[in-house]
Amino acid sequence: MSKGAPTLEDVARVAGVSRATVSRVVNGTRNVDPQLQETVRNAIEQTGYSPNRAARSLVTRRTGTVALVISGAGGGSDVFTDPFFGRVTAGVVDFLRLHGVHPVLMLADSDQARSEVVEFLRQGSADGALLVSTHSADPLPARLLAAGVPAVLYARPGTPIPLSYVDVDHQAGGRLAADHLVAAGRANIGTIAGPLDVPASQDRLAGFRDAMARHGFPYVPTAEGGFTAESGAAAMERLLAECPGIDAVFAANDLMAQAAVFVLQAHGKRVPEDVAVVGFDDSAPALACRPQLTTVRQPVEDMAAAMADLLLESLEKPGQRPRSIIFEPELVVRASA
Amino acid sequence: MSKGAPTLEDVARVAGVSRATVSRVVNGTRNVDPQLQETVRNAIEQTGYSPNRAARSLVTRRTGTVALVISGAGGGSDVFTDPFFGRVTAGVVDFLRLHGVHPVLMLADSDQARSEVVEFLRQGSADGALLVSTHSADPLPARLLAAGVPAVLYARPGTPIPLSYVDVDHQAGGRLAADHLVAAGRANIGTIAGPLDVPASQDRLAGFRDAMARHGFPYVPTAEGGFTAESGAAAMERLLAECPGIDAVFAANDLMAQAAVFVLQAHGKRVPEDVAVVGFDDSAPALACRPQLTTVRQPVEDMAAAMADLLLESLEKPGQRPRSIIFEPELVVRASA
DNA sequence: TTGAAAGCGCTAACAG
DNA sequence: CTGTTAGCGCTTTCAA
Repeated sequence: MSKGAPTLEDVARVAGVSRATVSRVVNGTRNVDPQLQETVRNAIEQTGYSPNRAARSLVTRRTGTVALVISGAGGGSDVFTDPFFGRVTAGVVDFLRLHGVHPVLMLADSDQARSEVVEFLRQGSADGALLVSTHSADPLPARLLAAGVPAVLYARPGTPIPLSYVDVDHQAGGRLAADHLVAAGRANIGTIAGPLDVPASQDRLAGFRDAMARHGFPYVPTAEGGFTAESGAAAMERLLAECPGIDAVFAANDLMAQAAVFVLQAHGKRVPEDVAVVGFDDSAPALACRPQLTTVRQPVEDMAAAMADLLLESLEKPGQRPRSIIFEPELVVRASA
Repeated sequence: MSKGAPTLEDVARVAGVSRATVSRVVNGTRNVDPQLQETVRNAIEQTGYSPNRAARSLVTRRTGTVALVISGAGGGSDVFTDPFFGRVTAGVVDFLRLHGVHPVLMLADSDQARSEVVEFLRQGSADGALLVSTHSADPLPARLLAAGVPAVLYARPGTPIPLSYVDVDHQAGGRLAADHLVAAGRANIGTIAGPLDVPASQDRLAGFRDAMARHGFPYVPTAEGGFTAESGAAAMERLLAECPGIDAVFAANDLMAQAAVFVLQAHGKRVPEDVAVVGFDDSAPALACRPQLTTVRQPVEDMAAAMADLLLESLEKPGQRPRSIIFEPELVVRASA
């Protein structure tokens, strides 16, 4: 131990073979005499050998890690307590571990941070990037593309760019919510939208409004939120001010829906009796809320896994044309609507 | 680009100097003629050079990454949606980025996964490990120690081991809760403990009971939970069954406290009028709960940062003796008690 | 099937 | 202050 970790050389010496042979058995290459394999394996055991990753990476040009970057967040690091990002992380980690790949967590919430991410990838510290953007104007995807870094996005980028991504059909999700509320006989329906500079928010709103229009409601009272509890509460207050007789609201995520429920209750309204509330995501707050939230489920973990899969594939065979995978949302009916 | 990324050699050629000189300016070493520095910098700019991390690591024996491992969790990957782990992650990421170090996320929820973590570190894929264990019997700390991997723990390990760790004074936290409840005139006080195979749970409970005893309450109705909302709800039901007249409960984390509030309300009890509830952690659910939770705050982000700091220090100067840093908890009074 | 040898790109003595 | 020169530990032709 005092002389440093054992190397291929050490193992080779003990086994009485060449470095090349040891390397072959370590990497499971065929064409090695079974008997020698045995000898080598013993030598490995005996020396406690473990291949040096840096040395291997230097020649293979692969690190076995990918960057998982949360980009564009002005929110700093409380993104990690956002249930949505937690689910993305869970999905990514779960999938990658099956392939012996590990995610390096990075926050790209400033221009400098973005440059660091690009540098990190250019240095070959990771083989590719998994990108979750929170703003449509996020410049990172383009920079990654320009740097020739393999990257896959969670959600359609603000401006078209030849990069693969996974997404959910947000418009369909909005429609699901509208249909449910109208079918329940609600007639005074408003919505708390997500930040409108995010494509997902725009789409959820568009889908919701379209469906409402088809149901005979040309105008839908709307308040914009920022996907946080605070912004959701404020939006609910505004909605209530504009439309005191409101009897249903569709919020663009569960956090805002939960906040809306609190505000409504504080105003003496019962949920769902007086006002029905539908959320979006189906993450932890939907269940923690009282009443539990009826919500549009987004299969975040599956989507995150698909995103990771896409990246691994593009690492396997580079030069493929970008692909997109769109998931279907699903209405989960609980007590709030 | 088609010929691979530019190397030190390329830059040296363009600048008309030796590789060594380029290396020196890249690494900010002193003793380089300012004029030459300029020339080299231009050459770097011109070639778009970016140092190859694998090559560098091979010689420096440093990767600039550390493993952030969540260990012992039987819970699989939903740990990522646990607000507690989110805060740990946030604290770690925030601190490490200041030092140009990045965390690799790993889950060590099975024996195989633990072996993979050890292998990962032994291969030099990361310079050290930041370990958050969920069980006191977690064998990972010992294995890491045996493998000679620099590691720092979040929370005191189940069995003493010469490894640094950060922790909060759980007993003091328990005392804070007891004192507050008693001072508020509550007389029928119970507690929902965390899983008792976790030192933190034991300590919170011990501190709580001690203080209660000092206040003249030798027996405290106790129900064990598992730090999850479900287990908290079940524990509350048991407590209610054993002690229908209960007028206060201290839960070992906010998730369980929130669940307790729901159960109490479902039983027609008002919080805090009929039953006061105190949580532990002061994480998101404390604020999302109605009424908002009075809780014992654990400065998780600061603790996580301190843990990362400890690791970086031990990487800087190896062979130091292990250290521990204990934080003081703080009572945050809100509406629930 | 196995071994010899040539690097991968970089840092760090060691000279000069 | 700068260049030369050894490797770091591994994979991978290329011969044998």
